[in-house]
Amino acid sequence: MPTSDTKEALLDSAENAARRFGFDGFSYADLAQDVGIRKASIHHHFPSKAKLSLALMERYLSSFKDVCADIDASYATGGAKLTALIERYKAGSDNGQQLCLCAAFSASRDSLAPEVVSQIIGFRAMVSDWITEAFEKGRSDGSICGVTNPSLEATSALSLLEGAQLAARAASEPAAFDAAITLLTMRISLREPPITRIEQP
Amino acid sequence: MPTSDTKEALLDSAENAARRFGFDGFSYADLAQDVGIRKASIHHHFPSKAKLSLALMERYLSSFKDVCADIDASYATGGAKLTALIERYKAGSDNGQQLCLCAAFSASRDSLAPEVVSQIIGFRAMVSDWITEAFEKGRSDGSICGVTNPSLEATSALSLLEGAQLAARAASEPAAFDAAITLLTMRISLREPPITRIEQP
DNA sequence: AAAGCCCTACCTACTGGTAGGCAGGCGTCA
DNA sequence: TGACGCCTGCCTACCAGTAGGTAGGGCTTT
Repeated sequence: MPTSDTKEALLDSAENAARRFGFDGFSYADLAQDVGIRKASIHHHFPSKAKLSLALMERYLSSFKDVCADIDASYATGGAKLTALIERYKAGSDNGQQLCLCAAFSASRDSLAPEVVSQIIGFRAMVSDWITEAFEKGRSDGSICGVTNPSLEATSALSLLEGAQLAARAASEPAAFDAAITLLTMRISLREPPITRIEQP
Repeated sequence: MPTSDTKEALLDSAENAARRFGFDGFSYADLAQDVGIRKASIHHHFPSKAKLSLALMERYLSSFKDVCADIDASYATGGAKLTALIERYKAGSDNGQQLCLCAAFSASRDSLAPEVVSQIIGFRAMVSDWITEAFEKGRSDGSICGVTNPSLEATSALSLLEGAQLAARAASEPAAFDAAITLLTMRISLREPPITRIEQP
């Protein structure tokens, strides 16, 4: 049983709205209508929009860590891990309707509380580190070709993924995401199949 | 003499604000204070915010075409052209304080007038085509290595550039831009120096 | 005279946020 | 068992401030 159904519903609605419209693009009134409570009642759960955005990033970071851990547990090779992450970003793009929360918040950085900005930076660092490991593994197991500097490759890949989401969003065209990342995916060898995928409940 | 000093000043201010805060992040009141006229007077030049954003993208597209033409006139090799464009995107990032207007508008797509969305798509297509040509030239003159599919490379490069701006913006760290694009720049051979750079007035 | 430009004054709708109240569930203590 | 106080969760009503936009007047330039 979650802490509070309403609180979780508010976070869901807010995350959705933030990733679609940006931080300045949604209001408490929108959330209220979406969740089905009155606008003022939101303040009972989140006293300010800054606190809401903070909780949003906290949840997003922790759930993304889970995703990474899940990928690590499900796939063996660096290439398979990276492929799984790319798939995750593609799904997160939701056919060009959304951005990664990190990208959405980065764009409206100057409207955010300083703590949230720190969280964004932390999020990027976490994902970047994870991708670095994937590249290192991919280099040693041969599943990613042409790896010279894993850390740089990771930084570049992360920017590419967010840029690809941006491109897909502009055109409402999921194919734009695929096109942007093709060069990256082509470097991943599919010789070694992933180990059994753990089913999600 | 420009059409109108005030009109141009409004566009300057609006472009700056849009690239810093996004479409939903600035208001007529902000522009009025910045330019030094009253809020209502803006409507004399731009009857609605939608019209303003339209004019903004029009000017941005045309000025970016000029930039591309200027680069074409100033640099010979594909690698030099691409380098110049990258420099342009880096300058446009303004030490992580701004985004390309196209990227900023892409993020807040759902708040925009449909015509503006079309302009964004057109802008991306234009830049993508230009980069494609640069890659083709770079392949034939040997100034960019490893080029297999210029069109795909261009799509990828554009997403990378916008993603790099996003990364630099999140951290207010210009070095993040450089890190993200290093892999791309490393592919550009500097054997052939650019021809004489035409001075801007 | 007309057009261009900017003004004051005002509008409605909405922003995030506050004040205070009320219903119901919980444990505690008589 | 029942009364008490407290907490959670939501409500209505309201606040000051701001959003984009309108109406109409006046000065200046052509």
